[in-house]
Amino acid sequence: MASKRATLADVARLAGLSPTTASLILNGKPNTRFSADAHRRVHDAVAQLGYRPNMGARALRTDRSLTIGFISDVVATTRFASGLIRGALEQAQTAGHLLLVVETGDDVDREVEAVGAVLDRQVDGIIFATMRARELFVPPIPDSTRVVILNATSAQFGLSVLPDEEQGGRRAVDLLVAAGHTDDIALIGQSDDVEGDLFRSATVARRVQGLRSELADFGLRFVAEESCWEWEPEDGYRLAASLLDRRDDIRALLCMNDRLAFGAYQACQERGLTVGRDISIASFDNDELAAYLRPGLTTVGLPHEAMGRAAVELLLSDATPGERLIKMPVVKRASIVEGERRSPLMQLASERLAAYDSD
Amino acid sequence: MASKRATLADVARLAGLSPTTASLILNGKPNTRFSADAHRRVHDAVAQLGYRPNMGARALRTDRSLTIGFISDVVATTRFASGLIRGALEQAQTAGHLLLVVETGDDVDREVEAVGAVLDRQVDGIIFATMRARELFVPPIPDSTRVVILNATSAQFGLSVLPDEEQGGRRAVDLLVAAGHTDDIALIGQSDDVEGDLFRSATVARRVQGLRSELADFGLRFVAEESCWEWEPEDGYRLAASLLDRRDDIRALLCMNDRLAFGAYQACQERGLTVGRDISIASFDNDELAAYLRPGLTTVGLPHEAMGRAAVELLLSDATPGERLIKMPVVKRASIVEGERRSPLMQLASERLAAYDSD
DNA sequence: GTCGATAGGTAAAAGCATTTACCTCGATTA
DNA sequence: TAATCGAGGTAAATGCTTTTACCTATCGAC
Repeated sequence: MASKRATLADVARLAGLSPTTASLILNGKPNTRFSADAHRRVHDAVAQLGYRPNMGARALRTDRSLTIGFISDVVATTRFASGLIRGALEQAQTAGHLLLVVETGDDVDREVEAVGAVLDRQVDGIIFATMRARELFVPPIPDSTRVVILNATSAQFGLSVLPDEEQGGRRAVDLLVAAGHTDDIALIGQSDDVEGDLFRSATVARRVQGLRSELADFGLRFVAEESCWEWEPEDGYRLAASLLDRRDDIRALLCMNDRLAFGAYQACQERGLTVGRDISIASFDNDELAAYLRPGLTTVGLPHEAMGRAAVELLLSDATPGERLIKMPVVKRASIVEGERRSPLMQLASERLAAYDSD
Repeated sequence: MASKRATLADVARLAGLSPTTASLILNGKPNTRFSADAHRRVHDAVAQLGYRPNMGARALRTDRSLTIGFISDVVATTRFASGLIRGALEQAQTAGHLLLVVETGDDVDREVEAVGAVLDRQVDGIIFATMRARELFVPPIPDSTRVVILNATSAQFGLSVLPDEEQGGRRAVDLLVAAGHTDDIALIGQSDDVEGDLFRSATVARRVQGLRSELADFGLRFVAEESCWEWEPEDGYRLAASLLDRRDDIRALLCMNDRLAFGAYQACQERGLTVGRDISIASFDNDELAAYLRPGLTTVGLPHEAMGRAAVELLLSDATPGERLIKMPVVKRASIVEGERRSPLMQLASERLAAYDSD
C-alpha cells in the first residue's frame, strides 16, 4: 500500500469524465442530471482506486472539516469523567465526525492556545468540558464556530449541557423516604462554604437544593449535617465516624458522593453496623467504586456518557441557546435497608421514583 | 471577532510584500536573504492581523498536519488507562501536535473505518492503543505513515511501547521478601489458562515470569496459587477467603491486580486479620482504588502516562523498530508488614529494590 | 430550416500556503 | 566596458476539492 493516495482527478480520468462530474456525482448534488452510466463509471473508479476524499482540501473549499474540537480543563482523561469523552466520541462517530482532543489543565494560556490550535485545523465546532465552575474564560471564537459548554454554564455562550441535579437530588431523598426513613437521615459532605460555588461543580448547589426541596415536600428535614471541603474517602470516614459516635438516632446517611460513602462504609463497619441492614447509605455519582462495595452502593449517577453524546448532538444541530439538562439515573443496589411498613409518605416517595424511572 | 480569518495574502499585503516573501520569512527558511526591515514588517502584520496559518492548506502542500491519530480499542476512555491518553496528549502538546482520538470498541470494521478517517485528515502518524493482546489486525496504512503500537506488540509494525512487566514482577517479589516473607506467600489471580494469552494484556505472561524468576533467584516459590479468569474484587474475595479458610500458614498475598487485592482486603478483615499487621498484601496496577484502601495498598504501578508520552515521542522520532519498555513504579503504602529481623535474603531483596528505584 | 429546450457534460476559478524558478538592480571584477 | 555576482525579492505552479458559469449536441416544435 505504498502507492500514492488516489485523488479525485485519478477517479475522473479512470472514469473518462471530468473532475467536476466526479465531484458532483459523488456528492450527490441535486439538480444535476448525469447518465446512469456516468454514475456507474465514477463509482466503479472509486471502488477500484480505493479513493477517499482529502478532507483538508475539502475543508479548504467548504469550511467544513467534519472534525470537532473537544477542549477540557482536566476532565477528559480523568476517571471521573472519561464518560464525557466516551459519549462524545460515540455520538461524533455516528455523525461522521472526529474529535480533536486537547487538555488545558485549567490554565488560561493553554486554553487560548488550545482554541487557536483547533481553529487552525478548521474544526466545525468546539466543546468546552470542565469540572470547575469558575466562569469559563473563553478566548475569542469566530461567530461562525458553534460552541457547547459541557458540565458548566457560561454567560458568553448559550449552549450548555448539565446533569439535572435538582431532580437527581430529589430522587436521592425519595430513595430513603420510600424505604421508610424520616427523622433519621443525616447529610454528609454538603459544604455551605461560599467558595464552594467557585470551585466545585457548578451544579452542586442545585443538587442540594433538590435534596432540601424534596424533603420539604414531605415535611421533613435532615436531622444532622456534616459538611467538609474535600470529598475523599477519608473525609467520609471521619464525618461518619464522628456522627455515629455522637448520636445513635441516625439510620440513614446521604453522602454527596460515592467516595464519601466509601469512607462511611468503613466507619459503619468498624462500629458493627452492617450497611443495608442496620443503616442505609445513598449517594451520588455512580462511581466505579459503587459497584465494588459490598453491599453494592445505591447511588444517583452522573450521566456522563449521555452528556457527552448530548454535547455533540447539540453542537451539530441548530438548537437555540439554553441549558440542556440530562437525567441522572438512579442506580439501586443494596445499601438501603427496606422498611416493610407502608406509610403514606413511603407510598408517595415510591410513586415519585417510579414516575421518574418510567419517564 | 466575526471578521474573516486573515490569510497569508492579507499579511503580505499589509506588509507591502509578496506572499512568497511572507511565507519564507515566517517559516524561517535558511538560505534566503531578506532585509531586517522585511522581517519586521511581516511580523508586525502578523501580530496586527492575528494571522494564523490554515493547517489544512498547509497540509495540502506539505503533507504534514501536526496531527496524530490515536486509535484505541476501548482503552482511551476507560479508568484503567485514561493515563495513556493523558500522557499522549501531554507529549503531543509539547511537540506542537494535536490528537485525533477514535475508539473502535475492538470491532475490526470500525478499526478499518477509524484508520481511514484519520488518514483522510492527513495525520502524521497513528498510535494504536489496546488492552487486548490479540494480534492486532491493522488495516493497510501507507508506508509513509508512522505507526506505534501502545500496550501491545505487533508483528506487522515494529514500534511498540509496553510496561516492563518482567522487572515489575520481580520488584513485587522483592517487596515481600525484603519484608521477611519467604515460605508464606500465595499468588492470587494468575491464570495458566491457554486462552489467557489471547485476551489478557499481552504482557501478563511476562509479569508472571518476572515473579517466578525473582523467587527462583532467592531459592523460593509460592506456597499456594489460586487462579481465576476474571480479576474483579469478588474474585479476589472468593479466592482469598477460600485460601485463608483452608490453611493458616499464609502471611502474604500477591495479587495480580488491585481489584483482586480489594476483595482480598475484605476477606482478611472478615477473618479478623489486619492487613499490614497480620498479613501482607501486594499487587499490581496502582489503581485509584489502591490509595483509598486502608491501609494503603502497596502496589507496582502501570506507568500509563509515561507510556502515552513515550508513544508520541517515538512516533515523532526516527527511532528504529523495537520494543520500548517503560519502567513500572513501585508504590509503597502500608499493606506490607515489615519484619524486623534482617536476614541475608531480606538484605538482598532490599538492595534490588533500592537499585531499581534509583535507576 | 430555425428556435428553444434539455440532457449531459466541462473549463476554470476559488480556497490558502508552500516552493521552484526566475527577475531586477546596483556593485564588483577583469 | 562588459561580464558577474549578490542582495532582495516575486510570479506562478502546486496540492485537492468544490462550485460557478458556461458549452455542445440532439430533438421537437413551428
